[in-house]
Amino acid sequence: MKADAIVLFRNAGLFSGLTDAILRKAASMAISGRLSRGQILFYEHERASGVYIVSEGELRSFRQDAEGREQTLSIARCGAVVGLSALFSGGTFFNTTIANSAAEIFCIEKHDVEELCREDPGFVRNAARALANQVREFARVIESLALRSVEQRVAEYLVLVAQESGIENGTICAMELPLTRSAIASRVGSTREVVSRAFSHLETLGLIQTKDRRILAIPDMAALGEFSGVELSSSGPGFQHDESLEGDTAGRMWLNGESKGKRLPRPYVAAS
Amino acid sequence: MKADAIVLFRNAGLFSGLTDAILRKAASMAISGRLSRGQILFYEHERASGVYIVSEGELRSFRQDAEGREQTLSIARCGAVVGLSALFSGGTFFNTTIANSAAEIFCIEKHDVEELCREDPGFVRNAARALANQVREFARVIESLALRSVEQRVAEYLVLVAQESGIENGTICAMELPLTRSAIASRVGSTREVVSRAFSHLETLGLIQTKDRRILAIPDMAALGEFSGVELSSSGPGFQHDESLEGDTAGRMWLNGESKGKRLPRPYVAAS
DNA sequence: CGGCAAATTGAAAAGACTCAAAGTAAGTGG
DNA sequence: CCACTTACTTTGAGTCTTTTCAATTTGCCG
Repeated sequence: MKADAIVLFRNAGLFSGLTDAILRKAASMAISGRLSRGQILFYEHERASGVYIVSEGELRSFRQDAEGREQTLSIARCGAVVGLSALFSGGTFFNTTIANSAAEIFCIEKHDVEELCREDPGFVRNAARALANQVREFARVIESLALRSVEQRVAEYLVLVAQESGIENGTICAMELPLTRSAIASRVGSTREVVSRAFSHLETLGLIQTKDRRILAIPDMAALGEFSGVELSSSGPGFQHDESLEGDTAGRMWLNGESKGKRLPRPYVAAS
Repeated sequence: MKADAIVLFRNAGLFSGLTDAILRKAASMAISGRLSRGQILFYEHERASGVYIVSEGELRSFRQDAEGREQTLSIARCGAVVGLSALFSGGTFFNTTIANSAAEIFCIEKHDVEELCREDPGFVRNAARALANQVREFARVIESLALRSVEQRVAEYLVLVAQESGIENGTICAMELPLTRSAIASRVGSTREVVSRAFSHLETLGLIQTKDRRILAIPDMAALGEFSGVELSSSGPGFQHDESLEGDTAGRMWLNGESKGKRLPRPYVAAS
């Protein structure tokens, strides 16, 4: 039983690089549990009693408005942590999370997490990393929602899924969609029908080919990516800072605000 | 010069609760700098060379799409940290940040931050807290963008500003808007004109009264808050978990997923 | 085959964006 | 003090996107 937890934790981001001693300790603290599909792990506003590490299956965190429309914030699979931010900020969950499938999870209760923090700075550091990743991810979502159309967001989502579970065959990439249209809508911030239409339109544009509702092929990933409006990850040529500049002292970094070979219009500045 | 930094750091969330020794050490590492209004501190994708603590003035972090439309992610004022998540995740900034006004800031370089992390677990813990706060805040933004109309988001913004800088007088609350319509638009994810219309409409609804463009009064905060669709903070009666249940062992917390006296429709579940 | 959930499609309406034209406010320099 | 510039705001009209509602259709599973 605890052996399970050790194996899991060894590959979980939250524990990466930590000593076996701590790993074992964490595993001994962990309370294992199962969720059936559709079961809710916790509700928004609830007092956070601990963090959860996903062992099997899939959890989905989301927010819901008064009419019941929902926006999913994140998906957690094997090795991922859920509910971490609540422990470090405010102590109440700020989303509802539900099991997307039957799932197995481990819970580490709040005071045990605190114990781990006290014991091993590396653990806190990993927690910080996990949180930073979430911040980054959320920033992406915010940009998408604010700046892109539904069709673009659907395209973005498809590229994402293709990257993590598609099978490439030359330039073409085949994939199976794990989500229903409704669920996709909840991810990209729209509605069933609009997502459905987005699929149709993407197909008429030749950017995707749907076999079945759940099976589709992307003839040209680059094209779809470009359509989605997402800048291709990890920067093209001549983008990043000159590394050699790094490491010298003093306030150099903000002496030259404007330069930089960018073609973007200048940003707003708040009035005095 | 370094004295400045100590005074600032003592009240900054990133250093709260830390020993004077660490505080002094951090202050001695800090590089002070000034930004003029409109100057850019760093660009998205740039290699993160350190974190910044705001001493004076206001910084704004945002993302921009290809056409130059921008979405602001956060505002940082005195005592706030900027660029923290980049250090803990990936090492490159994931937004651009600009000075909204003339500003004074302190930079702690990457290797110095690492040094502080190694030296004091409390520092890492504070960093984690700061990141968790940002996660929470971003979740709010995502919900707003996905689930609410522009008018509601404007209302939400007004309530926010009123809470932090409005002056109440009985039930009525007067306030000065620090931002132009364009800047508000960038915050709530819309455009000048639409925000302008939102103000007009809110006024015809009697939810706000504008004196000048920058001065307005909210006759009834509760009404405006309700209009915005944001659940009133910190939960009404009978909402939170029964505290007395907390602290007992075992996997009780996920044995009863469904219960909970909620009136919301049941969430989607991804297909098998 | 019947029943059910998911998906699609059409049509109408609402919401949001864009462009263009005016209006307002504050500051500058004569 | 006034004309003038500049930046910000408002408003109207047209268009496009997105949502919503309703009606089918599809595919699956018992």
